[in-house]
Amino acid sequence: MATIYDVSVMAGVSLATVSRVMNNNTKVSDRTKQKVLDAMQTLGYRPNTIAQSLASNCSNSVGVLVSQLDGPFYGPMMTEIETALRSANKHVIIAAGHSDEAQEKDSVEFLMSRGCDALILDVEAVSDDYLIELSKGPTPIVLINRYIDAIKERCVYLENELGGFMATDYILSLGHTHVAYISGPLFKLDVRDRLKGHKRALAQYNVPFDESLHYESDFKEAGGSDAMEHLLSLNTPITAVVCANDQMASGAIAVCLEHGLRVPDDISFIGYDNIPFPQYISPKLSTVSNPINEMGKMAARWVLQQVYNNQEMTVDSSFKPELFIRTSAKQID
Amino acid sequence: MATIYDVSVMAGVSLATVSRVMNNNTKVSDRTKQKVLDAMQTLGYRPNTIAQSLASNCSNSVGVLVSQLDGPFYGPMMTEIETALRSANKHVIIAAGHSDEAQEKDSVEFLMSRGCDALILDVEAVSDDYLIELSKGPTPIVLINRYIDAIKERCVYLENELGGFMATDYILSLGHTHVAYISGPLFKLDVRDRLKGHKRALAQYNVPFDESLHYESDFKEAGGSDAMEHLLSLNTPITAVVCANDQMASGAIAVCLEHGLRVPDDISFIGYDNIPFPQYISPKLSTVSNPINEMGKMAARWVLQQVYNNQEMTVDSSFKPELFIRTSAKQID
DNA sequence: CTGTTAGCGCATTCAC
DNA sequence: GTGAATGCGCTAACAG
Repeated sequence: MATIYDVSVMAGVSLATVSRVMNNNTKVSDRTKQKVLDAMQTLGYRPNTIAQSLASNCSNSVGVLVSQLDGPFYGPMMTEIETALRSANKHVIIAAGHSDEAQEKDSVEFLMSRGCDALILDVEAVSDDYLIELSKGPTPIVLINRYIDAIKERCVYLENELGGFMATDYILSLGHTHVAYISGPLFKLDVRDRLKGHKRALAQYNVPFDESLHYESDFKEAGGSDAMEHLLSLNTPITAVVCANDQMASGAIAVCLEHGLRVPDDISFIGYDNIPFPQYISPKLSTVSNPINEMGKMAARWVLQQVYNNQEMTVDSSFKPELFIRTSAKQID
Repeated sequence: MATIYDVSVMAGVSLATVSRVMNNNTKVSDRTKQKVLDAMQTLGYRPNTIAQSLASNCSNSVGVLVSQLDGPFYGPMMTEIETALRSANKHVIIAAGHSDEAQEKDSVEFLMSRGCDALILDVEAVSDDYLIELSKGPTPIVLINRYIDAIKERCVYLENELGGFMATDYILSLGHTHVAYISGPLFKLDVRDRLKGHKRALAQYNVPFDESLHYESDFKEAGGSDAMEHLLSLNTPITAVVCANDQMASGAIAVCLEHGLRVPDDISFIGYDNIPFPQYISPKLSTVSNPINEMGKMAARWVLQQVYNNQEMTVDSSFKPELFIRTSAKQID
């Protein structure tokens, strides 16, 4: 690998000059600049980013920590982050936290020791206090999918309470009154917010919240199936079920179909997240959008703006959910 | 941030000694070692990995290039890679190639200039020759999902021809003779291999391959839907359709259901990949497995073994598909 | 077993 | 505008 030294010799200039044309901060005469460029060209010179990082104390890398890499959820987010950062010549180092406090903290340590210039975090297990403390440290952080008032300018989040409200409001507007709710793990803030929205919609329609019709599940397909089996075993009349995400909705619908129930004729469904898959099955799942990809993009832009001083970035931090009406829920007679 | 120098002063030893206890390559007396460890502890010392990389010419990072970050496919693979590498304290830098030759090459350049110690590539657009050339370069590469004879020891792949055969063989064993085939983009090798296997099974059952029943699609749900619409518009008798992946199968099934066809009573389906989602819809999709996560793990192990000289790693490079019989295909009368 | 001495490749003051 | 010198934090011979 050719180094900056080789280039300087070939171009007949000093090391410093070569460095200058690379970063074009300082003025260099056009003639010398051209000589350097030519030398770089013929030598096939590629700067050593490690050395650049050490000398400049800037690694040009940002760490991204997500709960998990698989599932329909984080892929789109990672895509947007990678695209945005890559076009600014920054690179993305990933780590998974698996919704476990120890692993999340460990990952943060890992990424920081890796010299990341900033961290984009989608974490669920660590405490608010931990994150607030972290935000005071030398490495800037942005939070996706989490709202902490004390550091709200570092949060990119979805208004989950509103989304929860919208989903149930839609179902109730269709005339349903016997509605079950399959929630995700209640230790997660967004899960509690969605549930809160659900209850608010119920209250607005004067439908009492029936705890026996609320099942706490795990956000996965199989969990949705289990939840539905349970609800069905209750032998209570249920005409609609609101699910806290699309994956559980899919699992729940599958169970209903197996039991000979028709969807939406016998029972209506609505999901949450608007992941791609359930749009292509039958019935097509009505849902509330979770623009996770947009949030990823925003987080990346925040970093570009705040950390790399890219001026022309505009950053929105709060996202509103949107209702997507398809064919999994129908008006009740 | 405390540096190695601070530690050495506090411990009353030389820089080199501190370095030694960090890497514990060389023997250091227990007493001095303890002094160093204590100093590190009280200073909260974290080694600067950038400096380590520059000095040792080893960045402890491996680049992973995939076609895309979203979709049901690469997530599980990334998960395994991250887990395997992370536990060896290596980090993962990701990039997306988007199945485009220019972007793939660009990403490779990007990762190499980032000082990656090795590259794990899941690429489809670049030529074999390019990869062969790359493999001669200074940065070791492993290929996932691709078999190139000249560098087969660097390939981790699935026997796609066999998988294609198994899927169709199963359908034919059920008595079907009017079977359509929805393939992925034919410029991809794995797609051609699966099709080849399909034809081999057909030949074995003396069922002629009907080109009009073959539709080239794009591996996506919507593409599967389009394909199915087309096949249905043919008004040819079709009792089964073999799909080159599960996503297209899902899209195709949805179309059939919308047209009032019952699956599998009126028309049978089989997919390919065994992604999680279609297991939870109705009917549950029969399919052929594509252990992409295992392949990811293997690629990571290859890197650990070949590049980081981790001895106790065993590496298998070739994977065989497996048939998963669920409920989307039935015996024909 | 431990200390000394060079760099790794580049950015960045300072002079000129 | 350009060059010389210094150092980023650490590893790796080489001595002792």
